[in-house]
Amino acid sequence: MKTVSRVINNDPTVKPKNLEKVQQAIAKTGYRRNAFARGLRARQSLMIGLLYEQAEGEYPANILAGALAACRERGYHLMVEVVKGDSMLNSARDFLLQMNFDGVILTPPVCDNPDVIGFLNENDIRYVRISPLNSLPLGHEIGIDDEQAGHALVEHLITLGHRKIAHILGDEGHRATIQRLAGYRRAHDEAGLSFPEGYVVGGGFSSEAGFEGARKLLALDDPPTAIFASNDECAAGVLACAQAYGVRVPDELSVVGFDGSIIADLVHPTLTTMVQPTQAMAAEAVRMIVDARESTERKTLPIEMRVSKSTAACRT
Amino acid sequence: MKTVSRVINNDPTVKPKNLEKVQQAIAKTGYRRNAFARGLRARQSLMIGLLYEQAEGEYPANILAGALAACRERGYHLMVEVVKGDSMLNSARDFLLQMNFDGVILTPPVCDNPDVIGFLNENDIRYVRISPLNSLPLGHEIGIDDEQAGHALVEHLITLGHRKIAHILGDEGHRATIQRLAGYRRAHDEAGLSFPEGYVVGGGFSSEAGFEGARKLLALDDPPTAIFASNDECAAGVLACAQAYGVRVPDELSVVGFDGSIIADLVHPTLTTMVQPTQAMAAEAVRMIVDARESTERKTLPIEMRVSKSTAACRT
DNA sequence: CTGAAAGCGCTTACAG
DNA sequence: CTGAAAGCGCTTACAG
Repeated sequence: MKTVSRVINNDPTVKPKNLEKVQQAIAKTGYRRNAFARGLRARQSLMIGLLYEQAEGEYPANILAGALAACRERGYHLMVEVVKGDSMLNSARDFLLQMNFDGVILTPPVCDNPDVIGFLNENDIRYVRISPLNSLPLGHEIGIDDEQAGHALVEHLITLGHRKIAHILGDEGHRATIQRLAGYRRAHDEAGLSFPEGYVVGGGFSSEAGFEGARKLLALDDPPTAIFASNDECAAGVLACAQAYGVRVPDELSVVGFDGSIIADLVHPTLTTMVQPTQAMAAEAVRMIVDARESTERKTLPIEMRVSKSTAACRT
Repeated sequence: MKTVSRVINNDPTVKPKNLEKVQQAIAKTGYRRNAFARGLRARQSLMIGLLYEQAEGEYPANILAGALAACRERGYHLMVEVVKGDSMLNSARDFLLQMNFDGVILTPPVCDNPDVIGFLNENDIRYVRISPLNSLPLGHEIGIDDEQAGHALVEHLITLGHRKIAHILGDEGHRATIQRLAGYRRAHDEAGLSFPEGYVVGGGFSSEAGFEGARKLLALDDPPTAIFASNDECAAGVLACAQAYGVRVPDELSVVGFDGSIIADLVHPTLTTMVQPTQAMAAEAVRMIVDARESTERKTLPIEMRVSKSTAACRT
């Protein structure tokens, strides 16, 4: 009785009686459809590929967790692969041609590799780019509004009475770096505030960059009363520097981070930060692949500020 | 010419001339073997399953990274799945029966679920348990020697002149918790030192537990000069507590963590810690699955102490 | 509404 | 050393 296939695939044209009989037999024998046979014959593989350049760290882990949860709900499976080296494409090609994924999720910086994108377009493989540097005409994209986020953080500091707010930039060339700075600028403009050139210092997304940036800022003749760090790690470096130089946070200096990472709650004082919905982004990517109606979809996910103990009213 | 299969599979009985011809054709057309067809027909699937209960966090991310790197070297692919709920087995069964993995990697606490282990044994699926609570007669196991690690950390503190060393325990019921305590005890015994009952406090693997534990310890009539925290997060909580109570680290209090996690370098002062070879453990698990000669293999990986700024010579 | 046949792209014995 | 056939376990049209 090869009606079994129909039952498994929820074919509505099966007599209720037979349906029940088959379902019972399945339950009894513990039968599970072989994914390889199905993947070979059917159009859909029920598999999604997740491409990283680097799998270590909190960000990739959250992407993974979000994607896994979303796959689970839909009966999809997730295969992860690291692509790197001088040619990301060579590294990815094997993976992509061997499995016929229903779609792949590209995390930064893989999502910005033109070779990989071109290959996916040519081979008509569906993909979602997470937090890409630039928007492209084809393919799905998911991100947050970094400009708005930067604006909100600085606005929070202004509301607390701060007038001397500095910014430590993120890694060069990142869209997030440029946009967060733009938000910083707009918040100043809207409040009718200006800031000296020396208040925006180069840095990066690391605690070392934060330490070094804070060192420069605190050594200024007219030091800031608040620092908007590029991200939470950077902010942790700012805290370490403040402590090393005897500057009390938040009494003498307010600090804000970005990302809402675990470390924001582990440092002392705990950081005010902008929570990125990393897991939600990955879940949304899965949804786009599975449900995709259009061939190109862009989505900006909402962010949320988490106010904690590293920011306080300005006392000077 | 169906010699192609032989070429791909490195069959030595192929004429060099034909071999070359086929290889060139492959290079030219960009042909890749279909993984589903292969998986369906062949004994090996070239796929390894990785089972988590939770995918968020640094530990799972490191497991993933280590496993991916090892898979990559061997042409294997990794499929990740979250199993949870009241019955882990129900959650895992689908996954395990649908794909015929060459083996699965079980992370804590999945590796300690008797139902899952029993199922794997029954269905003759190869598996490796990472840092299991207890050793079992069947299956592969990988871990570290927590007793030795705890011993080494406490010995380090004793060498620095500390005589009043406290310990904040990890989560209850964990083998690591029990063994690290045993190491703490042995180091005291060997040095001819004793410690009051109040020096070993309940806690857990969280920064909250560290804060709370430190609060109790610092409030003692005869407070310790050094604290061995259950792990780095716990140690971060200890640092936060010390700072809150105005106890300077390491001048007045030395603190050691465990794990060698990122946060050890983000807190201030940076933590002396015991580096767990998490990625190496996962890589070793892949190796065991792929190369496995025996059906049961146990391996204990070496650990390494990383001395940093949270420990100093005792000044009292 | 259900069954029998063909075929997805490989590998595995078996002939030659 | 190489080719032709069978079959892995499904799904997809096509008959009935």
